Amino acid sequence: MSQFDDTDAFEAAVPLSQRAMAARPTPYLDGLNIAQREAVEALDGPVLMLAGAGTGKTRALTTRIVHLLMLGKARPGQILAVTFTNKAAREMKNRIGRLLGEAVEGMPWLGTFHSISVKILRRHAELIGDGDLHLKPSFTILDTDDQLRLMKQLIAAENLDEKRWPARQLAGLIDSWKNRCITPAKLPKGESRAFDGMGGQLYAAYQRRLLELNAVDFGDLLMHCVTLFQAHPDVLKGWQDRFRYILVDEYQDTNVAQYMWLRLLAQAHQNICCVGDDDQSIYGWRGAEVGNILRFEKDFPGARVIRLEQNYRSTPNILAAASGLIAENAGRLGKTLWTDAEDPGEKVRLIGHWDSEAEARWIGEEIEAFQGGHRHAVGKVSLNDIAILVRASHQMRAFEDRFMTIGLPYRVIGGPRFYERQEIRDAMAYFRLVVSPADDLAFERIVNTPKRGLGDKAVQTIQTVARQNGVGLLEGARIVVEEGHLGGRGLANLREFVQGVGRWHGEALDSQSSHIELAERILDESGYTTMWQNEKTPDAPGRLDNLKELVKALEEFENLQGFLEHVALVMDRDDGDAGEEVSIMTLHAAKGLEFPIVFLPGWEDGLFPSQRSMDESGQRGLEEERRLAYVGITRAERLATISFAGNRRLYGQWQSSMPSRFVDELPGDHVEVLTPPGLYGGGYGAAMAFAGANAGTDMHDRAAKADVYNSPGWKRMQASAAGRKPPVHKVPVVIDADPAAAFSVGDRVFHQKFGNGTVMGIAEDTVTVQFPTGFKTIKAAYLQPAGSAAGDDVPF
DNA sequence: TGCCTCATGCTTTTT
DNA sequence: GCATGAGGCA
Repeated sequence: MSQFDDTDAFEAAVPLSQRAMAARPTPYLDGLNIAQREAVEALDGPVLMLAGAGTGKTRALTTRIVHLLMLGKARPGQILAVTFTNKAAREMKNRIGRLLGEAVEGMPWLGTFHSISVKILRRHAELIGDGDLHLKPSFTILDTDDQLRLMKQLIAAENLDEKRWPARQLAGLIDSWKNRCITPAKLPKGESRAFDGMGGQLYAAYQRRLLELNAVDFGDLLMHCVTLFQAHPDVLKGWQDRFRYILVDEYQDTNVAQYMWLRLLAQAHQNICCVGDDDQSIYGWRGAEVGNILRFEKDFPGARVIRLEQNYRSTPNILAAASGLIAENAGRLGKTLWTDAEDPGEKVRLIGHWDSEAEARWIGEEIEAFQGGHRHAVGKVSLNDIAILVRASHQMRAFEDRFMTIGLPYRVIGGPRFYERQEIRDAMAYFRLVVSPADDLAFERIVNTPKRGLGDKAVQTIQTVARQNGVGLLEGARIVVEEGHLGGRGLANLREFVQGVGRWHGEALDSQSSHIELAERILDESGYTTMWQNEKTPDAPGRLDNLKELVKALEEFENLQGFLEHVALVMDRDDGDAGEEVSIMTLHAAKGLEFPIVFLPGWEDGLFPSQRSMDESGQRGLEEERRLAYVGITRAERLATISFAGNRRLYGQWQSSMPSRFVDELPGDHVEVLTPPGLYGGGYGAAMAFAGANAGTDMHDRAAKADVYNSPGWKRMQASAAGRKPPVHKVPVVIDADPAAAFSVGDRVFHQKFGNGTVMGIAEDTVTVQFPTGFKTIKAAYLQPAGSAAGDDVPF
């Protein structure tokens, strides 16, 4: 296809003056396919770009920005481009830079929803608040730790039992309200009664407390922006005028708050281009609304919908397998991915294993074979080309253990992010307290870190004194020291601490001195560095390294204040890509990435699709899990291997499981069923799931493995191979059941706290029970039979 | 105050 | 199987 194929559309869309300008060469349009080019050139009015996996959406998006700039439709500062991750934002910036050549004046409004919201909020902070309490532009952004600490205090203040009403749960509740942009005042009666009737009250108290602390949490960033826009039309107008063009990446992941944020900004000129893929919406549990993308055409009448369906990533077999699977979902916008690749590539491979250890062992061996170049069609591959994508992070351990044993280099992607690490948060709390001495949360975090002999009692004294004098905690501590409210060692240490903070604060105000040296000195003089140096745990050296890295990160900022304002949102994980390593990560973390070779282990009902998703969200949950499977398969460029295990160690106990229902939904024509090794002499590979049919049998007992060919799991696997669909047994299987546990699946039971429920699964001495309030796994000893027991054995 | 022991309860986690 | 939190004791 030549780039001139749709010249007519191009000319029609562009006014004369700009066409003259556009007479300059536009090499960046070269090589786009028709759909991409359409998406790039439909500049005005609402556009929904439905971009399937691997269809070049980032390319289209960045080229569109470049096109806007080159046609003179907007200056860099007039384009608002939002992403969800810093990584995505960075990548877009880089690509725009490359397309434009080096002469790019940065795009100040290309960033995450959150970072852009911070920028906006800092300019109008004083308009946020209620009554005489309002934010100041220097507000801090709380991390989850601070949030939780705050909520615990509030729960305690209401005399609620923290065990029954955990702060985590309240945090989740408040977060879900903020995701939907529901302020305490707008909270519906029914919902405010959540959390023992205190939900609404605690929410209001929390928001008040945040204002007092001049702080916001992540959810506030969006919600405050929206309420700001709604309450101050003049402010909104200003931003609407500034942002002449709006682009949104991963639109399927937006929540209600983000949706409102976008609508408010776009409603005047409607120049909004949203890019997304409803089939890759996997963050519903975090408040993302697939409905946003499904509704786009209604929200923005006259919207152009452009589908990017040509896939440049995967082989036809991989695409067909993924498409076949996702076709089981209802309510899709519908896309048909295609590729012009002629070689169908290898079929998606499917293999069942005896247990999760065998699965890890087999995958390890496969990877070694790839390394040796013994693997037919895919040829020799680098370890960097290989990824293992798991549903839940606890699956990773089996691979880590195995790869450690055989000396296969790997890296785990994900895990705690840099700024979420304890030592980084502690250090940041020191910096925060030094920059703003009234930051009570920071004070609480570090007043006794390192240990200064200041326990609960001492902190309480300080709090009381501070409250009596109407000052912050640091100031309160100063009074405590002066008036000697504390005794002994603690007092001397507190004096030193207070004086230290005062001294550092003075230096921070002195613009002459280096903030980097100051940071080092704070960590040094406070004894924080020494604390880790004295720590003998194996991760202590790593933490010291992280601290060094943190100090290094300060170089990019002019002072501590500037650093703190940005760092909470921008600090990335430090995935050093050192050498050749297999990547292990969750399916969620894999979105947006691609690898020539992908392993998808753990396709077992209950794990994937996850039982909890299905319990909590039913059909919707199941469909989201299926999209996750789709995301997983479509990460693969050349070879995808799906596997499942009949037995898996979960929470230290062996549980048996059935192959995932998704396995049977794969189109048989594009799947090759592999025979596990070791199907000889009593066989280990295919004894899917049925050792436990006889409760009390040690499933590692050879006898349990013998009859695998007659087991339903094996038959099911055979059936999958033939593309037939046997009935799905969804009963969790009992293995290693403690004879003392006098319950069977289906029994009605009673629990003191949770009331009547139904037994859904049994393992050792614990029983999984479905109560009206949800699923619980409980020690059998705490349960008693209720009413008449069903008495049926586990059916097979 | 802080260390030790015991019980408990678990996905996914862009910011 | 592990990390977290509460309660007991020095």
